[in-house]
Amino acid sequence: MKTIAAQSMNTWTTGINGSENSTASAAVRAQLQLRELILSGELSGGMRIAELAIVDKLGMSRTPIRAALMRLEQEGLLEALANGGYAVKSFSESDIADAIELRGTLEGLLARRAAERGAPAAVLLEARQCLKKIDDVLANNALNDEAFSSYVDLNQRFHALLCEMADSPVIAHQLEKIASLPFASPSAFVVAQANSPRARDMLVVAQDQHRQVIDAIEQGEGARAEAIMREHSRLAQRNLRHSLTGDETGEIAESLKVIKLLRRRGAGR
Amino acid sequence: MKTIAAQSMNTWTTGINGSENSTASAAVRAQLQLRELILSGELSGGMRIAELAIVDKLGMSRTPIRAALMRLEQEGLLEALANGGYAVKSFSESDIADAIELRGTLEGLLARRAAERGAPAAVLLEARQCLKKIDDVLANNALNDEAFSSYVDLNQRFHALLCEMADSPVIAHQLEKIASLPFASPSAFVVAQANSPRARDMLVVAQDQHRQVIDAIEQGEGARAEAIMREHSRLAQRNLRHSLTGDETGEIAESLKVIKLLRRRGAGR
DNA sequence: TACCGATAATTTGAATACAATAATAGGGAT
DNA sequence: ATCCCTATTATTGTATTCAAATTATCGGTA
Repeated sequence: MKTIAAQSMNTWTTGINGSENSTASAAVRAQLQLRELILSGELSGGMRIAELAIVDKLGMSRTPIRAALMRLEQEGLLEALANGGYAVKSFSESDIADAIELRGTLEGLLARRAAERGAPAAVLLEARQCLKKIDDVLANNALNDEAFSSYVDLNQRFHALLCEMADSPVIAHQLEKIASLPFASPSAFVVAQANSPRARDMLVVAQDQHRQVIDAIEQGEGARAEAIMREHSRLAQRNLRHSLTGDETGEIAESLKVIKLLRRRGAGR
Repeated sequence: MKTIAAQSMNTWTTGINGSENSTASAAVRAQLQLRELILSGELSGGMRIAELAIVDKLGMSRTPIRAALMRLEQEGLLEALANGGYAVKSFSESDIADAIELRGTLEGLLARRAAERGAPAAVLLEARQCLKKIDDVLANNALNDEAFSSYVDLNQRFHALLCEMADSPVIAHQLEKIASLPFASPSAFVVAQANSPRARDMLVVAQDQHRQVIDAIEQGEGARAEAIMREHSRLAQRNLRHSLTGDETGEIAESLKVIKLLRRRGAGR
């Protein structure tokens, strides 16, 4: 009877390009387009956002734009200024690392609870099937773009299933909010490595961790499950550093939109 | 130069009664008053909130009320309904337990990081002074209401200092958001025990944990610091159960406004 | 030239008017 | 009597207008 609105779902993971949302409300469209503008770097870090400028750019009235700005602030992409208005937030490298560690910690908590309290057999089965599909994707020695794309989808799905196993709406909700930061998502830095020869190896390691955590959950080994998920997030950390140093590709992965959010010369901390 | 707006601060912990906020903006006043209405039970769980009804009740236009509703939804006190509008959220006992565990996990993460990377000496000193003040409050064998009130303040301060030690804006921000749920706050269930003869003992135990975690941080014992903070949150869990069963006071602590949010007969999970 | 003050312009916050959509009630037909 | 269709009502989403406050600019003075 009581259904939750679409507002709460992660809007930025759905679809590659946030175009043709002509059906959605103006406020949601504004949110998507603004996020796109931020992630594309058109609205760069520290920049103040004036509502009227956005009105011109997006062609709608201030009301839905104000709503979108408020949402993006809650999301963490904007910060509210003292005397009204917003500014695009920028993140230091350690901010991003912290966000990833945070996600790892929460996923660890979820995994431990799933292990301790037992996960529904149906969800475990689904997770096993998900793992199988990832195996299929990784079967080829050379992965093309579609393979990476499928991996991202399946990875996302696996992490969602993990959430479901713990059966804790409160924790799940918080995790969703954390993972809504574009660089904290489980597969944020997967694509960045698509050109690296060792890219597949990373995914193989990640997949092994996936398998082991399900195993731990089934065995009721809470501490192990938690440790695995924490370690799993370290993989994302490594991918992040890898993307930033660009030691293999020779250049920093500019393909990653997330990079635009990064505050270089991070004297911040 | 760039200062953060007051919007992001925890508005509900400031002051006992959210009255005389005549200086704040209408949106913030609406937020405070609405929260008060929810916590007082006047807007009870599951109830749908119509904007116009609130307009009548609070005597301001829909615009600031919409903003307040949006904020309260993000805060977790309301949920957005599918076809527009909001409903007051209600929480099962396990939801509350989860929120407390979540806070404990995050504070554990903070403590571990503080231990591993070292906390600023100045903050450690402040924490020690804070501990001393709590000792002073607990010096008397019988605690009056003011003593409890001071304890709550100092406790809040201690947890804030812990946050500062870890020096991670991202994690701190998320922790703030979690602790904004009225039952997830570090000292949410302290007051409930004020009438219990064993009330002081609880605080003595908590204070010992405070001392030990600072000790662990100073010694660089990350795992220990983390474990202590997790265990520290179990104390809140016990207080919660204690408040609900009312085994000593003979009745459930109705003084706790938080109780109004509770969904009795929680077939929810 | 640098600094201070006043005025103008820009910008956000709030209120209201308007439009579109969902809920409801009522009437008619089967 | 029940079910379905329609019309009305209520409620949210959007646009616009108004007010207040902050910022920028220009002029004057030390």
